Amino acid sequence: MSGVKNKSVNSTLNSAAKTKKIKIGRREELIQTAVDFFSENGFQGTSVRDIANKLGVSISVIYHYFNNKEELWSAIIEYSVKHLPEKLELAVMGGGHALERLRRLLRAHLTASSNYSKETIIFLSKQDRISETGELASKEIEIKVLYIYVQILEELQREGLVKAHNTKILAFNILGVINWYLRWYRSDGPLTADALYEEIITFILYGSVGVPPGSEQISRLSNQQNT
Amino acid sequence: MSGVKNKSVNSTLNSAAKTKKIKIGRREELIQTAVDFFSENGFQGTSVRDIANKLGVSISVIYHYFNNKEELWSAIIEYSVKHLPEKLELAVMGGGHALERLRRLLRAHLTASSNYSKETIIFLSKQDRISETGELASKEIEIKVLYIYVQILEELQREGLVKAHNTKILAFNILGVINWYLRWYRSDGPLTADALYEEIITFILYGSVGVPPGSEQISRLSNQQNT
DNA sequence: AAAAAGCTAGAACGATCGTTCTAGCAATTC
DNA sequence: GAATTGCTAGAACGATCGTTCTAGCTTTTT
Repeated sequence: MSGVKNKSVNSTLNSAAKTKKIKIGRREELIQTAVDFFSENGFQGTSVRDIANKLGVSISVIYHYFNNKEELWSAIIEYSVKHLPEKLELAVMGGGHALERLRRLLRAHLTASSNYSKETIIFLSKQDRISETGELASKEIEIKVLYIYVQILEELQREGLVKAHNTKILAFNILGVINWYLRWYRSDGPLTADALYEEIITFILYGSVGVPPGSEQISRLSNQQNT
Repeated sequence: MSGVKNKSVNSTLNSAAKTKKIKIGRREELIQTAVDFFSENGFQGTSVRDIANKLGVSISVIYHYFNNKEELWSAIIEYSVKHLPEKLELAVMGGGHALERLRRLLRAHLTASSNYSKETIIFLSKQDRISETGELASKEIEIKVLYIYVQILEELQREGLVKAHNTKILAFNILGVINWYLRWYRSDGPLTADALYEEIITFILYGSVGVPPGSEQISRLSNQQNT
């Protein structure tokens, strides 16, 4: 921890500082470091000193950009998971058969989670939500996402394609699969992201509608216009 | 927090203490309280004082039964999740077609997780594992469970019943569904546990083998003795 | 009844936590 | 060039953390 102390002699600092003062966004730097720590050790398992030390700066820097530790958490959710519902709604909104739209939804969800994997892990860590504000905001996002799935599933149910009785349970099951893969997937593995997505989507589609969802069959369903 | 202070006048304490000293296992009492706190606020979000205060005792009591906070965690895992692999192995070991054994496995897993829901939630909270010992023990359990699923899935794959290419991914997907339901299921809801299990198992079986797994079809498969 | 063992309260320990404050440096504005 | 603003270091705050220790109480053993 107390490694090479910066003696901060004014004259020597100038030369070194000048090269270092590229300022590629201290705020973003702080957030990114916080993401690494929060996702690895949890919000409660991370101290503001951990983040400051990692960047080799004083804790004052953190409190200059954020009012408190929790604002750091909020800032992370803000640019990442916050906009997940809109993205998912956009994915299901387009045309096509409901099965096709569900497939698009799943792919969009997997992509979004993958793009913000660490942030999503932080978001999903229920035990780390302290404040009432953060808790409410999180719940709202979760409910929105759940509702998007329930909606499309009920549409499929009306067409008789969903055998399950309870679409809400079905939606939870789907969310389980999608959210769980962040825990075990390592991008440095032999599997391409796309192959993985297909495997997961196939599992979910089989589990939801119980038929091999080939695109041919979907288009056939679309054309025959159900009564 | 500092409510009615126990003045601990010796004479008055005797009469009150005598009725209270039923001693229904302080250790178990501590563990159960720890389970409540750990599952709700996380290991790091729970202080030993929280547990002691909840029971209205001194923190010395905790340190009399446990050497440190983490031993409390270990004790929880010990009686609950620790024996999960054995239970699951027992479930798949019996006779019957592989599909039937998978179904038994799923039911056993759901039952075990449900019986120790809070403990399982604690176990699944990755960010709370601090010590190297606990981390290794947890990993071992996880791997064992995963392997049990991979084994039965590969058996099904050899029979051509599993369409998925990667049984490991498939196993992870299944684990996602099973572990996720602890997050949203509330036993005080309108759903019976048994109906819920069937819904989840159906989803997984559809997702795994893609056919409605009625018991009639399974027995037919068993009888015709595959080449 | 005496001795040993089990259990508990309460104070105290150093360490670390989130947060605040002051003061000085660097960059920008005027 | 002076004044203002933006940024940072470092010390310090009270609170709380996990843990230890002492001493006294209760129960069991002898």
